[in-house]
Amino acid sequence: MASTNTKQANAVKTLQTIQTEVQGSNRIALSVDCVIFGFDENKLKVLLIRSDLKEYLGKWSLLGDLVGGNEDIHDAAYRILKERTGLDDVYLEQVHTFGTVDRHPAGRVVTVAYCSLINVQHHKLKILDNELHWHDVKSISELAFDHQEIFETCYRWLQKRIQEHPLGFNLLPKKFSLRDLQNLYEAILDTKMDRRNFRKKFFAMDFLIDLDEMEQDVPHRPGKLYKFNFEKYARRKKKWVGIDF
Amino acid sequence: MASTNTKQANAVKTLQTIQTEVQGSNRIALSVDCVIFGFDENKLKVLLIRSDLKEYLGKWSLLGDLVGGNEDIHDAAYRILKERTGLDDVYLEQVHTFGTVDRHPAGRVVTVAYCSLINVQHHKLKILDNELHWHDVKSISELAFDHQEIFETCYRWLQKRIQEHPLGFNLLPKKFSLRDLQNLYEAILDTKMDRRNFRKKFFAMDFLIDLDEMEQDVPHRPGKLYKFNFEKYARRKKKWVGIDF
DNA sequence: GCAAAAGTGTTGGAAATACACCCATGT
DNA sequence: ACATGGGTGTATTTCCAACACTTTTGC
Repeated sequence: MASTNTKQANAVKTLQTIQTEVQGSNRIALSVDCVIFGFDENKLKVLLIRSDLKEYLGKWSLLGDLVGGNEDIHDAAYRILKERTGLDDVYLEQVHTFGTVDRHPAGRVVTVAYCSLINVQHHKLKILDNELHWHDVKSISELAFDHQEIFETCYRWLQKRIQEHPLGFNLLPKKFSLRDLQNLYEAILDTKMDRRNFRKKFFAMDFLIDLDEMEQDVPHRPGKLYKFNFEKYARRKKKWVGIDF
Repeated sequence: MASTNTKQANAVKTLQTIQTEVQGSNRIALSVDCVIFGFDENKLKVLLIRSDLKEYLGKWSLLGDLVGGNEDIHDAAYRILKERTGLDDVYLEQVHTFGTVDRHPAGRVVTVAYCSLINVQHHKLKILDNELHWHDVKSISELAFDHQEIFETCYRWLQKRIQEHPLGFNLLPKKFSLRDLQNLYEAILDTKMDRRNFRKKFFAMDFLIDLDEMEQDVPHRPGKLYKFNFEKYARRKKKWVGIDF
């Protein structure tokens, strides 16, 4: 019953045939690469390490690792984040899989790109191997491997996604002013927005909880502080269609 | 220089270390599954085959196959389409990668889902192994493996995507009436739309070329036929932000 | 009192929606 | 002649963009 016609692929394969293939020689190394965004000093940042491969000596690269044979790819992304940064409980979402044959000098490696948003104030980096640190997204160029392409794909993804879902709050501290929020959107989208219209839009969305607190130590009139109502968003999320910027 | 601390993963790995890993034992079978949409008799269809695995006997499944060790994943998706349907030169886009550990009974297989849109009139199926044929999307349930989840993800992706980009034309014959186009959108989005407003929207987009031809053999006033200006769309695509339905 | 940013409403234009009538064809 | 869907225009509403002044604080 096993197929002798390769044109028909697994349509006529038995479980046994497939098991042979799955356990056979055409297996592929699979990795996860994380594009980790942070927001600090009103700039959008991305977390990079130095590549120590000869081919890419001195170049910066994303945080990645091979996926274990018995490891969910989503778990692998969490693991990488945890191992490399000490961070836990962060926003993480799959973006795209990159599968060209010669993208890695060590051999065939297909990689799944994940995008992560973390809050730089609440999550100080605990591990600093390979010069792990934050880079301004505006200055990113010539990353190792195909990481430039992966980064750009994830950045565009973020720009689009943040206009449809309120992801941005994952990048802010728990308490923030509307000015902080606007600065974040302006940094990510690389635009300027009208302050009054921006406020209207977010108040209308009704996901902000007024904390009845004020900014401290600002050299001007202090703004009110808010937090994001994650619960309310989660409840509405099912039927969410977009922010409509 | 090779790390003895697994917590630090490839941050401190040399190329040699990585080569060992990449060629080593933790490689994974990688597959591509294609969710192939068609549009026929004013219904959105998806192309399925019978699974012949014992575990899923009688259930329907997506078209998929393992990715070759030396094969680009995108090429693999094209190959599967070509091998199974005889179809070539079709719209194809990656959607999501599914990587839970036990999603396949034959062992660990991570799969990359691709969505394809094909024109049922111009592309008659040339291969019909395993009862390959079109199923109404409304009647899809209990697919084999995790294919139900993959299908639903791709269907939602299509619904969203078609509201941002004019993908739909890939599902229509080269010549179509505005009624055909509206029927397509109504089928995909499962809604009814106002005929006049729908026309206005598409004429305003300015991607339709009036062919100065009419429908034939319709039992009512025949509509004009149009074709989609793929070239013009490709040129504008760079700065495309969405259809705005 | 001055600099700096917070906070607030209104208005005009554009876009989306709702809606009704005449027209061309086949039967 | 009539049934069926094609083709068109307008009034209304809704949403978005533009815009300026007063208030609060630190210095």
